Amino acid sequence: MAPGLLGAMLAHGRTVGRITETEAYLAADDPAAHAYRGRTKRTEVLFGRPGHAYVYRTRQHHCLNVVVQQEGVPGCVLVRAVEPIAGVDLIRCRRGGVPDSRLADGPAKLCQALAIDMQHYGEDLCGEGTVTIFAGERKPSEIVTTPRIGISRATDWPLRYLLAT
DNA sequence: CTTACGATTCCC
DNA sequence: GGAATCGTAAGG
Repeated sequence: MAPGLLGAMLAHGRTVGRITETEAYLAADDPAAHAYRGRTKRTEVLFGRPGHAYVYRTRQHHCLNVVVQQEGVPGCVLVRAVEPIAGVDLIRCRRGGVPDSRLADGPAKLCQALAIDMQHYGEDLCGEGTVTIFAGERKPSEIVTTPRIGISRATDWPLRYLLAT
C-alpha cells in the first residue's frame, strides 16, 4: 500500500490491516464450499462479479470472502487473518480488550476488528466503499500452504495460504 | 412450520 | 472438549 494512502486512511479514522491468512473455496466440485449446493439467497453474490464481498454468518459471527472469478463462477477466497496496521486503538476497543496477538487472528475476529458485517454483503472491495482491499506484493516464497481448517469435508486439500512472517 | 447444521470463538 | 446461539436451507 502506498504510504500516503495509509496516512489518508488514518486521518479518516479507518482501520487498516495486512492480510496474513486466506483459504480458497473452489467454484466446482468443492464439497466444503458454500456454493457447492448451488445458488441460494445466501450465496447469491458468489455468482456475481469478482472483487465483491461475500459475507456470511456462522453462529453469532461474520466472515469475509472475496469473489475471485468471472460472473457465474462462484470461486472465492476466505480472509482468515489480518495483522492490524492502523487504527489499532479502535480495533482494541471493538475487540473488547483481548491481547493484541488475538485482535484479528481468525475469520470472525477480523470482521469484528474491522467492523465488517452483513451490511457489506456484495460490496465492491476494489472501489471506494467502506471496506477496501489493496494489492500486495508477495513472493511465492513468502507463502506457506496447508490444508484448510474448520471444515468437515475435503479436509486435506492444500488451499490454506499463510504469509510467512 | 420444524429440524438440522455450521468456512467460529471462547471458556473449562 | 463443549457450549453458545441464530440465520439459512431443506423437508413435511
